[in-house]
Amino acid sequence: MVTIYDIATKTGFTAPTVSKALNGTGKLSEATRSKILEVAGQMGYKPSMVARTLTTKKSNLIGVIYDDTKMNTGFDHPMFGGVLTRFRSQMEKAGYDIVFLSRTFQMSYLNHVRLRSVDGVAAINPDTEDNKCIAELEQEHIPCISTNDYIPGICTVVTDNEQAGYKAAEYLVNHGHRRIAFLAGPFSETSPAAKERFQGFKKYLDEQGIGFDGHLLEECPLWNMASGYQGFMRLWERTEDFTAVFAANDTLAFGIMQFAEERGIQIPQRLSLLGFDDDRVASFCRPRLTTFRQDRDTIADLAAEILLSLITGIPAPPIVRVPARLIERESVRRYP
Amino acid sequence: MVTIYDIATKTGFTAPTVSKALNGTGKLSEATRSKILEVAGQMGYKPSMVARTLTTKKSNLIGVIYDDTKMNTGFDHPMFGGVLTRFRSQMEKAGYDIVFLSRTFQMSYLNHVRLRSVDGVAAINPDTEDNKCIAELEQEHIPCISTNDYIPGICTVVTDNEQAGYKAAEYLVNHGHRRIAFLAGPFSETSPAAKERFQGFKKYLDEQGIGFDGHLLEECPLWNMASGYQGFMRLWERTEDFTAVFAANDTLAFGIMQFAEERGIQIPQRLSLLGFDDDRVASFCRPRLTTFRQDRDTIADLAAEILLSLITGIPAPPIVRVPARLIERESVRRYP
DNA sequence: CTGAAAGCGCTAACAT
DNA sequence: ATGTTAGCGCTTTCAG
Repeated sequence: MVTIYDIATKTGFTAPTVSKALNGTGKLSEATRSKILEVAGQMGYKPSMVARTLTTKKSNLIGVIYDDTKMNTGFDHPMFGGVLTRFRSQMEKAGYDIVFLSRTFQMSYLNHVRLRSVDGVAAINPDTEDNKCIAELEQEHIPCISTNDYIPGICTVVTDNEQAGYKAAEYLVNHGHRRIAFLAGPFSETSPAAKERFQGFKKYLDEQGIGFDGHLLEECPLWNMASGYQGFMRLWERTEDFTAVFAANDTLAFGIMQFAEERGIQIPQRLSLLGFDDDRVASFCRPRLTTFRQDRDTIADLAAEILLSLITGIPAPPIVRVPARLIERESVRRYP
Repeated sequence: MVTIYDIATKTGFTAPTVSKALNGTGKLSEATRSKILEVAGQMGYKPSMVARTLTTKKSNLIGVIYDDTKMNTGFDHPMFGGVLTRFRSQMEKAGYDIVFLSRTFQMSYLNHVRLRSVDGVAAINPDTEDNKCIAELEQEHIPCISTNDYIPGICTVVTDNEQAGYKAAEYLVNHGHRRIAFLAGPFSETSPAAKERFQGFKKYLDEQGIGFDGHLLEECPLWNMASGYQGFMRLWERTEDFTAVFAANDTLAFGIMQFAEERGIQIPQRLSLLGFDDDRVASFCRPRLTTFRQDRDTIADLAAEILLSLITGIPAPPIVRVPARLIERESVRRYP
């Protein structure tokens, strides 16, 4: 491995001078600078971030928390996989590398952050139980952002779920539906997607004087298809008195579709279905699923931008909301 | 930040002694060891990997090359997203962290590896053009493995594509098909999935005396749906004289399905379709797609295991093949 | 069993 | 404009 000392002895200058030439810092004559650069080049010098980090306390490393144990879909997740892809690319443009944070060996995220001297942390898709460990980071003044969960003191960049829920109800009502069920994911304070989507949904119904019948709400304990299937079964066996159902995400909606197919419930003739996420599957299933697309790129861009600001000491707003977009396909019927 | 020196002064021992106690190395009396550990605990000591790496030259960091510009699906990739998920988890169990390697700022992978003092590299889903940059790593004796592309000198853990192609032909022939088309992805020496699947496919046909009519082969320049759509259109407009088509992956198969739907070609009544990858979509599209599932977990497990061996100096075989499994669904018709 | 000395590669602060 | 000195936090080697 060739170090700045090797360059120093070869050029006759000293290590700090070489360092300055390489980094473009300090004042050096053009002659020495170019000479050092040239020799560095031909010796195949590569800087060591490790050594630099040890002295500067800056690693240019971003820790990413991504632990999808909820859906068991790993990186192949319609929403978070997309956010991560874009977030990574933005951070790399800014000169940062991504390292995954984990909690193996009873290690906390904070330990991991310290171990690797990480400059900032992005919680892309944390486990619900991770939230305390993430809050701990904030308390230790590690720059953090979240792209899903609400964590005290940490800026969250997230879809405007309430607005989307509102628009969902509006869309269904405009299509002539009045009795609309809501199949929720787990209601959680920290991961409030399901709850907020429901609140916006109910809000519109209330505003219109239609109201929401509590019997038409069913909560699924997990965000997966089996949970959607079973949740909808409970709902359907309790009451069939509705013409449409808004599923809190597409995966739950696929569970509904499976149930509907088995029971011979026609979608959208008998039952209209509205999803959330624009999973890749949504445009392939039959009928094609009408759904909301979360703006993954914008969420990732904002998360990256804010995290970068936090690292330079600029404070962040507690929450940034990004609108979702309705993707109309074939699963909602229009009544005259 | 609390360092071993802080612990040293507090306990009255010296830094090396503290180091030994913390790491369990060297010989220390039980008394001093437990005292040091206790103080370290109550002071909230966290080791610095950066400092340790500087002296030991071991970072416990694995560089991952993942640059899906071919399918533009990022981490949400049916095959590679799954491999990465599992690979990460295996490496973490072994005490390694994952950092993504990139080539921004004209930086080569080698530069990046040196910059971060990475212990080993896994090319999960490289760009085709990356291969030279990866070969360079091998030449510099950086432990490397690949889970897709063949790179000179680097161990590749990959699906046994030829065997799968062979089984595909066998399956279709056993279902009464004789005129079978092959819709290929890009034929490439370094990323040989398409080619090997075709070779195995043709091999079975030849062995059975059925043979393969060259007119029934069409190559798609990209692994995406639009490319599959167009490739199949070229094929279909040249000849309709076949009852089944084997698509080199599911994404191409979805392009075929779209074309078939637009032209009113019934699948599987008029045209049987066999895919590859078991994309999540495959079980949701209509008809459900019969396809091969690559064994993502096994590939990731072997890749992790071999990379770990390489790091400890144990040489690796040039190639490890993992069988794929046929998933029977509804897209292949049986003829009497 | 424990300590002293040295070094990993780099940069910051100060001196010349 | 360049050099000197020192230190980041840890481990290794060798001495005691």
